[in-house]
Parts: sequence; structure tokens; C-alpha cells
Amino acid sequence: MPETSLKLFDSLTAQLQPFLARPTGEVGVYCCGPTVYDVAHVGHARAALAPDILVRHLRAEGYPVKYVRNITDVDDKILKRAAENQEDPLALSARMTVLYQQDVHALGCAPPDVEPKVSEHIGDIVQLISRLIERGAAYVVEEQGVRSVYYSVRAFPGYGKLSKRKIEELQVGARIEANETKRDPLDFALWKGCAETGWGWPSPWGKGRPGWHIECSAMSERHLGHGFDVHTGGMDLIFPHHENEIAQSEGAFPGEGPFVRTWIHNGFVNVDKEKMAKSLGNFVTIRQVYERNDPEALRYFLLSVHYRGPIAFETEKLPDERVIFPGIIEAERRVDYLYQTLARLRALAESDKTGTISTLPPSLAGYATLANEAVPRLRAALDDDLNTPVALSVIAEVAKAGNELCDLVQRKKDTLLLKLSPYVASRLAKALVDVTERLGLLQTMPATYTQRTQLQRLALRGLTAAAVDQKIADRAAARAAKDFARADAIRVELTAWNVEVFDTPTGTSWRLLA
RNA sequence: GGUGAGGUAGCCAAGUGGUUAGGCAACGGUUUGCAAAACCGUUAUACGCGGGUUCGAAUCCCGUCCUCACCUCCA
Repeated sequence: MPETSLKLFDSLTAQLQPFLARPTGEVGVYCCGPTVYDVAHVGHARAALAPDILVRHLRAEGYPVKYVRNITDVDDKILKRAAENQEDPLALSARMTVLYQQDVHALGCAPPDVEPKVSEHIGDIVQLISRLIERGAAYVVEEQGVRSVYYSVRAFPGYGKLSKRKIEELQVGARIEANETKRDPLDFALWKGCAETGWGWPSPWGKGRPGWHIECSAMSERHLGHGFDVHTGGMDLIFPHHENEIAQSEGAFPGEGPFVRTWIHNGFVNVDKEKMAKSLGNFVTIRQVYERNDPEALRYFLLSVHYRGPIAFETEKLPDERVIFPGIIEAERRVDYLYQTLARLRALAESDKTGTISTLPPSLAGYATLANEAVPRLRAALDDDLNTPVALSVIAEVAKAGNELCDLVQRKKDTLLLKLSPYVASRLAKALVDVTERLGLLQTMPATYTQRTQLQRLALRGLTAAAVDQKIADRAAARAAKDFARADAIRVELTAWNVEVFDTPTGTSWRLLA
């Protein structure tokens, strides 16, 4: 295993802990994936992104990683929604699973190595529940011929250690649903028995389906084993979901150490200072963002705040009733900027025929130093509990230096500078790529990105490239005739379309802004 | 009530004892027919409030106010 100075904030100990991989030759990361009863919103995007950054960083540092992100495709909410739709529950969840996969893949999140589904792990779940019953940690309750299984919370001494809750305090809020038969209000369902006509799978206790929580214990055990390295999820999962996972897994394997070595929880996406949530109705789906903005802009936006802090997602209604996302637009312009910078640097670097240069004049040495230090600085930022805002600041500095170099070359006709700058540009371009790659940014060719965003922006405004080109041609004619008043009037029209006009010695180009 | 997170310049956001983080906006400049983009400069000796520790505090300690979240499904 490689050396690392990575430190992660562990929710269990509530402290920054040095990352120490378990000695199995493979780092196990488990991300609590979505319950697929509806399309995913921006909060889900954030929850998928945090482990993606961790996994990318670990891999870049040389660790073999097994990344598991589950799909909860069996759940009461799925059952309810499917009934409303008059749809088969697994058909609904399969549909939503595909949408989720598309959404997070477009976000630039590496696909998990294993994406286990509850419906395909019923056997593991039944086995784990049986084990808990054998150990006296769970019990079967029968009512009207239907048998369910509950976890006996008081039998697990460590209950509450993750969420810092005491059993006595929990009891106040706990309650028993009308149809529940558990012995203690704190107990939770491992297996929900149902009638033969209901939605379920056979089990030693009769037909039924798993309760929420048990699937993650069973599937992580199956794919990563007990005591794996990192478990991630949103902060709202700390209680009761993750607390219950600990109770289940450690209750089933006593004496085998902690269920998980490090717990990582990401903060919420807020709308008007409130958590974005289905129940509040204030959510914006990932695909709603993609309708207006590039997926990479959403990624950049989410990375601009440390994963544990809250991030404010703004929406703004324009006079024409269109809804825009100002924060995402700002992020998209930054992504534009990075791609443009990369394209500029590569254009300059193309004429590099010098090979490696050991001695650079002072005017250029600083750029080489910055290029050399970029990756170490980025690694240090990510080592510090995945500090992506600092990582983005390193990227910003590299990009700024790259543009500065390109500007310098455009203006000065210094022979030495012209001769050596392509080499320096290639160094900066490489640094920019290396550094953005670690965050999963700039993963396409600049030209591809530009084409994709320009097409989207044209479509959003109901414009065509031909219409813009016509205006540009009219303006070029006016300029050639030195009719600057007319040329400027046309430019005002173009600006109203959000088109940015760029006159160069070789002609006029344009782009549509985000 | 319990538990946790957070309050940093016009806005966003890093920073946990001592050198300008970074970004956005605005304004000034380089450039340009004029612009835009890019770059430079200014806005910025900012850290919720009140005490304390220290040569020195956004950072540590005590108190206090405010916001949000979890305690019921939630990423």
C-alpha cells in the first residue's frame, strides 16, 4: 500500500484522522446510494460527488480501490409510488436507476466497481437477519399470521455512538406505528412480513421485504467484508440509517471490530437556507440543471464548497418567467474559462520543438515553478479532508498564469521569449490537465466542450448559429466600411442575445455566454 | 429539550496562533476604431457580539446572540 498523508474527518470520532488503509491490498469504499423512487435532485448529486473525489484521489495516489455504491430498489416509498403509477415496483426502480446512473455519470462521477441492488441481495439479507436472530440481537413477531423481524436496539451496547445520542433521550421521540408490533419503540424492522398477495420475497419468516437499513449492512458485508475502509453518505443518514447499520453489522459480528473504519458525511444542498428535500418540495433535479447548464458546471459548483459544509443552491425567476441558477451560471463561466485557457496553452505549446529546457530566463522561470508545484499543492489540498475549494484555487492560479504567459507572447516580440514560451506553455498545459483531472474536471477536449455548450445555449435561447453568423457578417461589412455606428448597433443586438463578440487581427469570432 | 454543523470584506468561499488563499461583482488600467476576452491594480489589515489567555488570536478558553440540520422518511 502506498504512503499517504491523507486526513479525513471521521463522523464517529468527530475528528480529523490520518487515513490508514486496512491491510487487505484494496481500499473499500461504500457509498449510500439512492432509493430509486423518483429522479435524483442536486442533493443526490452532492452525495455521489463526495465519494467520487475520495476514490479519484486515492487512485491517483496509487491505492487500488473497490468502490461500491448501492441502489436501494426495494423500499416502502417505491411500493407506494409504484401503486400510484399502477406500475410494478421493480419496473419503477429499474427506470429510476437508469436515470440516476445517467445523471451522476454526466456529472463526471466514475462508475462504481459494484452497484449492488437490494432485489439481488435478498439471500444475503435473509442470512444476516438469521444471524442476528441466532445471536439474540433480533426477534420475530407474529401478527395475524404475518411474521416480521425487529432489531433489539437495547441489546446492542454501542447504540448511539455515531449520532451521539443516548438511548434514554431517543425514547422521547421514538414511537410505534399503528401497524407495528415491536417490543420496544426504539426497535426497527429488519424484515417486514406481508400477505402472500403482497410485494415480497420468501424467507424463513414468510413472505416479506427487507426493512430500510439492513440492505447496506448485507451488501457492504458481501462486497467489502466487515471493517471496510470508508462509508459515505449525506449527513441526514447518520441517524437512524447509519446508526442502525452499525448496530446490525457489529451485532452480527461481535468481536470482529468496527463495522467501518472511517465515516464520511457530506453537508446539505440548501435552498433559501433550508435543506433541499423531496418533502419540502424545494428540490431541483439534476436533470433540470442539465437542461439549462452543462453538467461540468454543476460539478464545479459543488466542488467550490467543502463537502461537509452547507452549499446554497440559488434559483432566480426572470421577468419572462424563466428560472435560472445563478451559482451554476457563475460556475459554468469558470469552466468555460478553464477550457479556453487550456486551448490557448495548447495552441501555444504546439510550436514547442525544444524538448526539455533546463535553464529558463527569470521572466519564464516562475511559470515553470508554478507548473511543478501545482500537483503537489493539489495533493496537499485533497489530503486535507478533501479540501476542494483550495484545490480549485490552485487550478485558478495555474490558469491565470497560463493566460498571463499567452498574453505576454502576444505582446512582446522578444526573441528568447518567443523561442522558449511554447515549452513553458506545454508545461503549464500539462499542469492544468494533471490538476483538473484529480477533480474530474476538464475531462473532454476543449473543442468538444465548447461545441456542446454552444449548441445547448443556442437551443435555450431559440437561436441558430446561422442567425448569429449573419449578424457577425453584417457587422464585419459595416466595420470594413468604417461605419462603426452601425457595427456597434449590431453588437448591441448581439449582446442582447448574450453573444460575446471578439474582434481579432484575423477576424471576428463569437460565443454565446452561459 | 438533546445532538451536530455554521456565522470571514458588496457577494460566494478557504484558512484553527505570526507571511496577500481563490472566485464573482464594481471601479481604474494594459489592449482595442470602440468593445469583448485575457492580464494588472483598487475595493480588503475582513473574521456575529462581549470578556479572557498570549509578545501576538479569525484561529485557544469562557460567556452570549443568530442561522441551519438531525432526533419521523430524507443524500
